[in-house]
Amino acid sequence: MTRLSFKEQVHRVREDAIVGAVNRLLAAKGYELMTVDEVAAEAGLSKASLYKHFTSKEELAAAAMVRALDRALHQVQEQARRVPEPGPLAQLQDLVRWTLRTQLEGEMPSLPAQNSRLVAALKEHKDYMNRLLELSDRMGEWILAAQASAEIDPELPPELALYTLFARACDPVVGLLKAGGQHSDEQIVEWVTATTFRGLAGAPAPAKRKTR
Amino acid sequence: MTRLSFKEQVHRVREDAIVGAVNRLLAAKGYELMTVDEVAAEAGLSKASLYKHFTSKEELAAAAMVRALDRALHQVQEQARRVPEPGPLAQLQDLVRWTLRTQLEGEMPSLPAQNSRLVAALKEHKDYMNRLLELSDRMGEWILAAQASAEIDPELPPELALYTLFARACDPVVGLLKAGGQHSDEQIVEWVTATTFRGLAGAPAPAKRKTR
DNA sequence: GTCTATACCCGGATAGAC
DNA sequence: GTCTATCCGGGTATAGAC
Repeated sequence: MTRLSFKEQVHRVREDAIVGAVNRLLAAKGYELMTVDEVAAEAGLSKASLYKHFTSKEELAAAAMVRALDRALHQVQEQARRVPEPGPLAQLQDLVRWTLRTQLEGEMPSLPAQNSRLVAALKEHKDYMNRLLELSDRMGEWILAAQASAEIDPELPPELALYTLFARACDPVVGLLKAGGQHSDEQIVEWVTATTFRGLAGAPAPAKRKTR
Repeated sequence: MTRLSFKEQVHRVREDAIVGAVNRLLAAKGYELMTVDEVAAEAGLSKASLYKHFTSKEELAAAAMVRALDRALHQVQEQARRVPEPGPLAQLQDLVRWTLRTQLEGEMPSLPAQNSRLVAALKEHKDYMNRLLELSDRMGEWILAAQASAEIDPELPPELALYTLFARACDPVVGLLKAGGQHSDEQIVEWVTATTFRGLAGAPAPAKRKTR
């Protein structure tokens, strides 16, 4: 890892400001409603200069997602450092809590799965895909381990658990509860975490279910 | 209820085709990516004619949501007719199952909560708001009843349950599982329904939870 | 690499004939 | 009410000077 020149450092800081702006705007308005003009204004440079750093709006979005995934992976490492031997379920729960907190702070970017052009661009984006797969792999291992100990219902397909946990990053329930103004952020985090994992938990007493 | 003239009937059928197209396009691409040109093409008339029926894109979206809410309310009635005395939990479960099936069929429209212009327009839209409130009220009553019998955790705020159930209408887990192609639609419906209601259920055995 | 100015296109909405 | 043709704002992306 070589020392960065002054110029390169400035470059880094600038791009960080840009990605930070994209991150916030993606969280606040979503991809379609976010305009490149806004990004430039918030990052404090002109639109033309911005396009020297990132060649398209899609690249901007990808960069923001890469940073978000990096933060998630960093979070995973930090948490492994704090607790000596955390169980797989505790790891997953802490990751979900971090996700919900980030969302409550307006710092969780999320992209529309419906925009096929954007989705295609992301699939070609190596930095993004690598990180996404790495995070999925780690979570997948924890899920399997938690299923082995029946902390997560072994009957459920592991993808269901994975998708369910990922979906907390864009859960509308969080924003609706916050908008109500009745509850603290931490309370919201705990409720959503609890209901999510209770839903995935092994069934101790099978409730009566309609047979069809 | 007076008999409709032939002309009025044609009018109705035309508007139904329009709203149907909006419904499908909202489900497939979302509000921002749906263009009025597409709606007109799919409904089989010109854009200018379409604007004689609905005065704006927002009106189109509202009309689709009104129809979706009407279908949900109709579903509620049908189900009350089939079963003589359904418990509140069974009512909620059946409604969620219907929601998930509709989503799997690509017939569940959903709007971005981030578009403030659209949200403001909907809040002023009486037909929409009346139906939304009616459905919320019905569900709210069932939730309170289910909490009274501890089928839903009485410790949870009822709004949390309400939002959680509403959120199934745009749950990304459904689409991801379907995209995987490994499971039948009915299996997906049952899994998501089960995890949702297990998550909201009263806690029989409190799991160990990290205190912070 | 940064700026100002602009090309270019797309999409919502409308004009005006029939 | 339906159509064809058009307006016009706004958004992505670029030209070209410094």
